[in-house]
Amino acid sequence: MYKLIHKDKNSAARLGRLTTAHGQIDTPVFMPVGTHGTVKGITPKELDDCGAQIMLSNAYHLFLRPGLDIIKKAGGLHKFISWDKPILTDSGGYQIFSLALLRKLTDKGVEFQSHIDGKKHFLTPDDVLDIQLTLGSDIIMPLDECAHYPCSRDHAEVAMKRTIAWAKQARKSFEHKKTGKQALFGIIQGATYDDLRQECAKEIIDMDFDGLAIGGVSVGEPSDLIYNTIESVAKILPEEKARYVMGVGYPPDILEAVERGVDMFDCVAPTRLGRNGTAFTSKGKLIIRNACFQEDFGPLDASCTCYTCKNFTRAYLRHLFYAEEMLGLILLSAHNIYFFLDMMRNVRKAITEDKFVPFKKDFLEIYNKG
RNA sequence: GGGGUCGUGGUGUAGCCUGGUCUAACACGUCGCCCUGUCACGGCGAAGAUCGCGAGUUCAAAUCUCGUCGACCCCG
Repeated sequence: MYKLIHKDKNSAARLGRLTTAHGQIDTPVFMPVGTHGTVKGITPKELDDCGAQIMLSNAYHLFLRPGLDIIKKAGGLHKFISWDKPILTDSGGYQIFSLALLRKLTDKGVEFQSHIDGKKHFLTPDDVLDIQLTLGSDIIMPLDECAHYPCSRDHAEVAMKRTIAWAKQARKSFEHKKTGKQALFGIIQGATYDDLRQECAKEIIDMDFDGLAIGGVSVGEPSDLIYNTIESVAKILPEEKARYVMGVGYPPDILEAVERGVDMFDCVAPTRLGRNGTAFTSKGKLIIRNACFQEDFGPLDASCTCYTCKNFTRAYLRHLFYAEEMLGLILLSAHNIYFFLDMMRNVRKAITEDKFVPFKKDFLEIYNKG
């Protein structure tokens, strides 16, 4: 499903193309997160207009609400949410981690209480695969255990081994159930322990998944640890498979990862920070509520061509946030999504021209200077 | 003219009866920070009041007493 098109001459950055049943995806790609089947604050049309090639959704959340029956009756997730481009679904592995108080893990699967109604559920790696097959997800992520940070070596090892066991199970079942239209990725865990990462990577690579993901990063550790993990794992990944770093990241993180050969990214930052009043701009983060923008009648980002930047001033956006008007959240979220996607367009262009390294340097210089 | 209620950060209030634990609380507002496979229009923090003013009682007063100023209400 992945085709390597071009390798940057001065770094490990790569240009590629993913082919799915719902269309092609140029990589490196940023995938907006739409946990509940919607990228918060953005309509599918707007998402499409600003160049989104694929969106994320979450099997755990959709399984609990509205439930598989409803999505099946609606004709699948794509129809239900009115998005006909590719969808990648996360399994809920991250939810097991973030809603930790509610769960019990065994090698067979995970028992947890619904955060919505308290009802108990038990899901095996097979169940989680089936849920995503039913949703009609283009890229399926298997159940994994995402360790927190800091994490003891013992715990990291247990989580890593469990992730491998679950991956084996999912991979085996997928062999019998696959339709040819849906892809299954493998997830590499191991926290910040390089030997565990290497061991896990080898095992996961051997299972011949359609793509390979590095999970369990950006869970609270310092940036350089994220980069180190990505670098050491990416080095041993096969060239002919797409590489996805789950949950990363802020613009600098994405650029660092691209430079190390990563193709796919997702992060809640553009929408969550947008909703909470922070805009990503070419000059770094901008907190729209700050008093200095009260009479600033310029755009969020003078070099941005998104709808928000072409039509609205910082003073107005600030006003919307203080007045608690929902348009503020929408406009900032939309700008942030556009900013990320536009950055990725520039990343791809730079790789095409073998100019990724200077591109990254220039971008970060302006971004960090503020 | 008589009687009463009330005056506490920018705003609205709590505390007063039963003085000390009030270096004065809460909400909103103001200001700033945080958010990385979203339980998230969320989270954290800071600044800001000599408790209308004056006197008295007391070891100690936002709190009790008297006076005074102001706001409002009732009766004439």
